[in-house]
Amino acid sequence: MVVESARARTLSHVDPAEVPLQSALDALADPVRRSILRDLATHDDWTRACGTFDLPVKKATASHHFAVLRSAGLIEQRDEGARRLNRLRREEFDRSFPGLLSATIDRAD
Amino acid sequence: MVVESARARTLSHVDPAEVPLQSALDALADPVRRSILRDLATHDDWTRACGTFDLPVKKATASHHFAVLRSAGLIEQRDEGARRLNRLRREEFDRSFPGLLSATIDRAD
DNA sequence: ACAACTGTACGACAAGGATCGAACACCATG
DNA sequence: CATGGTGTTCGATCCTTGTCGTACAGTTGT
Repeated sequence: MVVESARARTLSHVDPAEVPLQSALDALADPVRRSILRDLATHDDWTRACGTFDLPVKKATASHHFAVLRSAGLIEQRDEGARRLNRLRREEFDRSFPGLLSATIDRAD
Repeated sequence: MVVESARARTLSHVDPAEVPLQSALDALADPVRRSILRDLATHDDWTRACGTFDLPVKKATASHHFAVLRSAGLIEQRDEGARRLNRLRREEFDRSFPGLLSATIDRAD
């Protein structure tokens, strides 16, 4: 029988339709988080674990940023062994905030 | 000879093309400032003085928000007597950040 | 069992920014 | 000129949040 691991059970994902605009903007207003999103936008889904991003912060801080992005409905995460894989929720997020993601990451800072 | 008033001389406007994305997002990430922008978007240019906005903050704070919006290239201001009139710089801002303004203010919070 | 690796949780710290009161400058009007 | 109205500037305060070290949990491989 296939059972969810205890770790995966802690992963709660929100419906982007329920995310306040304030949360979405707060999530997008950080350069490290935008860097993560741009990275995800240029790679296939589920191919990037949290540790594979080249970020200018320590892992505790990176973990915090991933949590913010998840709670803003911008990314989905899934555990694969010891690693946590990521996916950009482009379609879902675009449905709730048309044009916002593109306007924010399809462009240099 | 027509001379700029001392007060108007303090009014510096930036080129939206020179505004960093970070500044634009920081400006848009505040609910009071979004409220100002939505108000401007639904009124004719130069018809709203700073004091005519119904804001949940004191005037010193409101003044700060107008300054942030101006420095982010989102609004233009012009003095008319004792009052400072405002205009939403929609076209200019859209040229630099396509879709960002609409995605942010064409919607409830 | 043990060690190495990945990621989170928690507490602490510092920086930034939103807020306000008070003082000030400018304008208009009596 | 005096008064009232509009808006800015300056400190001070408070709160949020980005940052990190450390400790911990779960996984993988030896």
